[in-house]
Amino acid sequence: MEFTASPKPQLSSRANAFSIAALMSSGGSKEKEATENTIKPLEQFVEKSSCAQPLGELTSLDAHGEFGGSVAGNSSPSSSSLCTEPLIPTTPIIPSEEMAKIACSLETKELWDKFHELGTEMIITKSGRRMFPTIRVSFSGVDSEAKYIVLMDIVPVDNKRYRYAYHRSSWLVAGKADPPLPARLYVHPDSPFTGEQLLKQMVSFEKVKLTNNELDQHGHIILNSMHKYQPRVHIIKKKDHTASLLNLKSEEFRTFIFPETVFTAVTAYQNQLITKLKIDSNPFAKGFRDSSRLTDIER
Amino acid sequence: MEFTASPKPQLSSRANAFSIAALMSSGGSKEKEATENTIKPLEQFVEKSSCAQPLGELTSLDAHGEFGGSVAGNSSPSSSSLCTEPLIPTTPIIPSEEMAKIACSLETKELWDKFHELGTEMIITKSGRRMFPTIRVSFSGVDSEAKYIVLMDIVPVDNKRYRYAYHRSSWLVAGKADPPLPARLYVHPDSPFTGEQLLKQMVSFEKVKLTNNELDQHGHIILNSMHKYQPRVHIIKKKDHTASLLNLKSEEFRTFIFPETVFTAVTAYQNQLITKLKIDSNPFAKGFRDSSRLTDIER
DNA sequence: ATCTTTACACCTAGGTGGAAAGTT
DNA sequence: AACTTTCCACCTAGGTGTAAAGAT
Repeated sequence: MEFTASPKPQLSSRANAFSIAALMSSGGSKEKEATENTIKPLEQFVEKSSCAQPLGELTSLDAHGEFGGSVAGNSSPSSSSLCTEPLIPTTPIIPSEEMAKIACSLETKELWDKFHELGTEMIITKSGRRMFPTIRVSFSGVDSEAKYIVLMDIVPVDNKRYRYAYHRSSWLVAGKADPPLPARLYVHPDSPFTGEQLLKQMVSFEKVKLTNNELDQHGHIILNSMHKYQPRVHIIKKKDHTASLLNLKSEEFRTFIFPETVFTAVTAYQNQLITKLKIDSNPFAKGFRDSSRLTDIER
Repeated sequence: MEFTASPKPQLSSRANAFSIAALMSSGGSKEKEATENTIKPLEQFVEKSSCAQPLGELTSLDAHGEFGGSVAGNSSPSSSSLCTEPLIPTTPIIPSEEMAKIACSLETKELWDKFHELGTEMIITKSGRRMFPTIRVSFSGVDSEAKYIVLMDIVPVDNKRYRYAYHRSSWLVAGKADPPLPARLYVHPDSPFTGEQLLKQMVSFEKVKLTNNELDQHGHIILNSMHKYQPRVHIIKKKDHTASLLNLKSEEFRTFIFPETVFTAVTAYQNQLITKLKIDSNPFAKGFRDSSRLTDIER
């Protein structure tokens, strides 16, 4: 007589996010290895929004890796990383005067920096694993009366596959990247936001999950293990009521990246220092903390 | 070095629901005891949408209790209670042809019926307590292309205060109702819904919380203990982008009630049979189940 | 050899009614 | 006497890394 199941599925914002993401799924690149998926409007825009300033590691084959590594905010003195210069589009898109005012800062920069120094790793599993640290951003310069969609995706940093050399505790290039996977967009479940909301409160992507399951049906972001990735945050201004992600041409958007959030996807942690930092900073991993490191006061 | 706190508060749909609810708060009645709160547009509409068919218990003083008890769906043969006839407005509001097509059914009718037979009680606490059973509804007849706001409120059934006579296991009238409390609307956090979403999936109000704290700052629904209440579900069609709950006149709405969801608010359960049914049917109360009632198979 | 998967103990986070103490 | 409040053990639900087993 326990009542938990129900004849109709629960209507959740997750379901909405998933259905949009599923609709928008497309090949991760436009190379010859591109999958059979059709390129949809937003995906086209997102692809074009990558930065024209190449990293040293870039190859001409790499459709995804055209990121600027020198994004503003790396040396921000405050507790958050301010990213006022988003990706410069390959096909230049000049943001409107209004959208150009928008700035986006990373709220958890100190923690990301600690991981970045060691070489951030993120676990990916078949059922999906959360990111830690979480991407948390706040916006300024938005129109408090307007409505915005905030979303995130994760794109390859280069065209390489890596392996970890335990004996020297460092990452080595292990060859060319595996074929790209269906690119998925994670639309923040609280979207659309009013500008007023965005000015008051930060946006947390804590619920986004990463998977290595190419056939994932949950809308999780699909990644290749042992590859390097860059998360990106996008904001789109809704110009009118009918405008959706499916006819993005009628809307304006901007893309922000935070280089300190680059990570390598793994199915098991490689660098023991990363494991230790995760255990010490993620509340859910408290059970693995070394109690011998307790201070006298804590003891 | 544990990272859970953050400089800016998390932007959650709860916060949104609360701010709207707070804005809409108003006196629970228009009697002389009415609070200092101003009557806002939606609240006016909602008040007017009560049913013109009086219950036997009604008094002329009772601005809230004008409900029809004979709502369609009580004798529904299916697993859910179909409520095609919502409250008849005191000031008649003829729904548009389009809105008139909308039907709303209660998904958890069997369980509600079990409680209703015994006399449903709901715990209210200072910090807020969930309802059990949960109000879960599904809609039909909505326009799949339109957008809708779905919300719920809880109104007094009569102008009485009750007490429970333990020696005869029944409720007695204990006098006139206490002064009405600020009426709050619980806007479903996934609002606005597309009609398509509403046709596919049910809407669950599992997160709504009830409190007896008149000064509650969390947006919970405030009730008087030992009073009888009727939950209501409202659906509003968004006519245009700018239309919000604050200028409801430009929108259309309908109200649905399910008489089997009437309950008495209590700070501790009165009827032991209600306690037993809660323990047996609410998964969170599993710890109180009598293991002596296990069957041979379960044992 | 080098990854990947699975079951698991150990957490966080928070929803239950009970029992005892508090209030009016 | 008739409620109300507080703290608690016991749950659900689900996020951690581990270790052993599995896969290629």
